[in-house]
Amino acid sequence: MQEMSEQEFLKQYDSSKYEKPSVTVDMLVFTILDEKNSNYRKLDNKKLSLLLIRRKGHPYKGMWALPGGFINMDESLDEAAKRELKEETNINDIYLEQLYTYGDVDRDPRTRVISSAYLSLVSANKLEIKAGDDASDAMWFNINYRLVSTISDKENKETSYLYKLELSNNRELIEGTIKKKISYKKGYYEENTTIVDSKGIAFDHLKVIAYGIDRLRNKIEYTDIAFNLMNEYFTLSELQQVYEIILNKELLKANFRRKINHLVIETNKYSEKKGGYRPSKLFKFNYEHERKGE
Amino acid sequence: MQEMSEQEFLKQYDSSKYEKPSVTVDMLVFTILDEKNSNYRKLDNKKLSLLLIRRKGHPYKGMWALPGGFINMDESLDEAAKRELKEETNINDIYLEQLYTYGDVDRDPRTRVISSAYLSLVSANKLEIKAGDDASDAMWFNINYRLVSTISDKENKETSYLYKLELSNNRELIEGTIKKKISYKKGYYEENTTIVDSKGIAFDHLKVIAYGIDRLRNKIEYTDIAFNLMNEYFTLSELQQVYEIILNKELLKANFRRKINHLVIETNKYSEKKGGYRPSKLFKFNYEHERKGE
DNA sequence: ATAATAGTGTCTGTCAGACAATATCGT
DNA sequence: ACGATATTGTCTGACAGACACTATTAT
Repeated sequence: MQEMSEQEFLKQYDSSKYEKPSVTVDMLVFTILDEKNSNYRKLDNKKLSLLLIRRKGHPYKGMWALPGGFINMDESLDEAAKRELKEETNINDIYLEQLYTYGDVDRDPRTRVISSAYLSLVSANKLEIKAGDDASDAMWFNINYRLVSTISDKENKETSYLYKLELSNNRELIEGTIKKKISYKKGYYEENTTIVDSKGIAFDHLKVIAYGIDRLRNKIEYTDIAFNLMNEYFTLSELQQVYEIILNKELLKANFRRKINHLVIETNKYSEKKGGYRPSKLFKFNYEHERKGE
Repeated sequence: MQEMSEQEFLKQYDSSKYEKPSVTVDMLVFTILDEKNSNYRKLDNKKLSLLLIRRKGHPYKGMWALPGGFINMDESLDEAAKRELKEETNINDIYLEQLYTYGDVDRDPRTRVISSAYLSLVSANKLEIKAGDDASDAMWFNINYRLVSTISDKENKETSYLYKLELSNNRELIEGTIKKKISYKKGYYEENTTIVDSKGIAFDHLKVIAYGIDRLRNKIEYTDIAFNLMNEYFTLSELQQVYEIILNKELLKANFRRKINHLVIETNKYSEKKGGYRPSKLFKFNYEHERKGE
């Protein structure tokens, strides 16, 4: 029997013989929203916010889900993510990063669905959709995500962490709990995240959102990722607030300024005067900062 | 018109209406192999090694590729990775971590293929396959991966890094170059990796391998991932060698010992005497070390 | 004795956390 | 003056890099 050439092989290859899963992308779009403060002296409160869409059809009808959808055959995963983002937020050029691909068998009741989650960061001034008005199915949710308990089981070389995630805005409150278990039981490191309870959140998106926040918290410490959430000009206090709400802890001003000093460039502009206090200098992101580890 | 219930919806849902991509998993299996040293005094040389399979059929016939394959409809991505690993290496319980999902349109000439890459670490003593003998299509390749040049283009807010990857063993040498470009041109951080040239490596696997080594280098600095490459008992010099070959640089003994001190437990065992030098204590991994950031 | 590895001590600079002090604004 | 934020200085302890020194072994 004659061997096939590669061209012949490709010509006769028929992928439709095999059953295939569907592939989707899910978008985690974060931004920082301001909450005006009534006290004329005090600064605005910033909130870390996530975009969710209310599901119009089955399954999980009426629940909130990450924006996303099926990929087309003629676009890459990244392109699909960009397209979805454009469709949902009408924004073209923003920070986008692949997070993780979820592939559990039963994660979608319709059919087998593999989903790649993407993390996207937008500065509030780029936002055209002011999600939250009556007609819209898209809304921004404030995020409250925190570790609530730790369970150590030395016998089984296991430690579990319970995290609570609350997503809320003027008219909605949805929440859930996830358990992250790490174990050396089998002689090697193993990680496993499960949804303990989830109210109002479709699919396994609670898990996806939690992972996205984890990644954001992690990366803000050692990359310049936070600047994607800032306007072109910003005060150091604004920057610090962004770090604080993402890390969910207060930072000391002097230390913070030292730490991010190499990431910013001082300008001769000043912030608009708002209250009875010293006006602050505006800074820009320093694109040319030395990046470590390369 | 009456609205459907979720059950009715699911019953009538037919996913076969849509065209779907194929989904595969690709495995990066790393281990540390010893190279006996002829000098009776000197220690063995350790090599970071990667498992590759020679492709028997089209496409890329005869070239080397990562082990992997199509996922089944009744198994999760992780389960598919474990199954492939078992099939290729006959090892069940080892460290496994999802790396990244590759979704370019043309990455496989047969059809549209999305592939999730997994990183796996094995200690050499668990290996049953001694890949490398004549008949086998699986072989271990020594890794030499290094940054060869940096090009800064301040005008365009771009920096490119050229990396060279060489994979070799007794009878094979394959190699390639990749370019990692990071850019702030559009106002936000963007990363892009392209294959400059690739000799003997199938698909986009050169890129996948490079990313896997990057991740390994990164994670070894702040996790205990390296211990998956060690036997149960090891000397601190062995451990240091593993760090050195992964990081591709020499470390100072005293500093290294300080750094990993909390990750190991001293035993009262000693290494087998090998040459004309002081015998070394054996250590075990400390499962209960405090992990930071949680 | 020698050549190699095993293991320890310590100086230095950097950097993060804590805290104190001063500056500047609108009311 | 007051109450808020803006900005800078400095003490401290932890830690990483560099280097020097001692200990132990088979030949």
